[in-house]
Amino acid sequence: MTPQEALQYYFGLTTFRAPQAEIIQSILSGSDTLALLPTGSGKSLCFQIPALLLPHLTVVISPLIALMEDQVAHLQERGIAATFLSSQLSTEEQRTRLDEVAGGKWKLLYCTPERLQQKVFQNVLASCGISQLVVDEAHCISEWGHDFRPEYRMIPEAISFCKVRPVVSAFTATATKKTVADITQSLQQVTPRIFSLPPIRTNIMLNVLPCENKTEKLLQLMRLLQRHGGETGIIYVATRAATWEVLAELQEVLPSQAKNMTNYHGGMEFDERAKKQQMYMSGKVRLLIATTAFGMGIDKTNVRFVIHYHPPASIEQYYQEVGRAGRDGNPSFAYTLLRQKDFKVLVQIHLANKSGELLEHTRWKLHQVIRLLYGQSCSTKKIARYFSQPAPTSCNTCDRCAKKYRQDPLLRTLAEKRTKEQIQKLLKWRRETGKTEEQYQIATDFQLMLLAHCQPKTIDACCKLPGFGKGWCEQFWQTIQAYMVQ
DNA sequence: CGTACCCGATGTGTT
Repeated sequence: MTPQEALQYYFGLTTFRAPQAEIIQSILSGSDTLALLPTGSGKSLCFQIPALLLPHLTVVISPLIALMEDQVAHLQERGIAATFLSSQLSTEEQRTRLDEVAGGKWKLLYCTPERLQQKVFQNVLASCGISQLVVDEAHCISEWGHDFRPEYRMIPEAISFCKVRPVVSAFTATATKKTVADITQSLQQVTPRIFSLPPIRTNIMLNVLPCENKTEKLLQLMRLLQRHGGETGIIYVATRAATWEVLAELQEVLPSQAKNMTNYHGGMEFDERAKKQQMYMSGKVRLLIATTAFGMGIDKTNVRFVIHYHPPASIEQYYQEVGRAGRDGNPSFAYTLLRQKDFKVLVQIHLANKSGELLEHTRWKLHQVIRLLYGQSCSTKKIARYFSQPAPTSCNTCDRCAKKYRQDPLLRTLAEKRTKEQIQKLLKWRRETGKTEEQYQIATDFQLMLLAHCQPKTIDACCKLPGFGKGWCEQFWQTIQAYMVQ
């Protein structure tokens, strides 16, 4: 059977979308392959078709139990021999499935990186032979493997029993050059062939709305929800507690919408999470207030807006969450409600209890997103540059560039307010220091970065923050001084 | 102040 015939026979499709055919060819030829494709571009097909054509088993490493169940159910519907192993199954069921794997009943086996570390499991895999090892959502290696889920960085060791090195294919969406290097290195991929589609989405309008205080923030949120009344959206918040707080506030001020909204976070029971996700997918609930726990594997086409009630901790996180809107290609909106105080929580969550290189890198990522959100230059270009993509020739989809926003009363007020504030600050700066506009831009950029970390007034206050060593603060302080005194 | 899996100890309701 050829890839083309398998596509027709199992999936009822006639043609591949770019670059699916090339990726499948690369895997079948035995090359280590890396695919960087956005969700909804049919990335699963790229390893599922080779799985059907290769002689032995394909093992797919997946980060979430829910994701495995979902994918396996879809494959079984099409009559494909796929199954999974997870702690949700009874020990008897796990035993049965392992025996079936050893007996060659299945072509695809989904499991988690943790299970791959089990000796019993490794022995079964060694006995039946692996044709292909796939790491789905491979950005998890970089995102979680360094501290949260260390098993993600132990995959090559776990399959070292394979005499013939199997094809290792990794799949992910938005990733920086550094992330790609980290993934290929952790998987010990030998000169992998890399295929990618541009991550920039042209149907999502990016907005940043500065807020002075909590009251103003809730007011802005209400206005946004009224403007998007009846549409489907997600509100991302930083903590579990905030999902309850924002839900309660909204249900109080918008009682007519109360039954259309609910919250979601990782601390909820497995069944409750599944139930809430199902309610959202079916449209029974149109608004979800969630932590970062919500989103992976979600492919809902009609999400019209994503609101960041608290700012995200990295550009990757920002763009992945934003990208959950507008999958149907229709115009969609992203809003970030920005208050400097909110970064205090982010620092606490992401920088505390980290050290060394990991701390440095996490801090760097936080700085990048602060520069993106506060900066005055085009957001789309900044994001493209961050992902090492060619800058788009023109942008009409971010609030720094789009002219159509000037006709939008709500956004215009906010944009004018920001500009007015900027101009006033600039004038004051010039009056007091006699410096140029360019120096002002550089200085404010650094000041914003500093201020965003809990507004420390002095270097001593800065040093007291978790994750900020004295050496770093001093160096940082000198950098600012250098620009200011110049 | 977030993100997940897995396992084994403890508890609950059934026959």
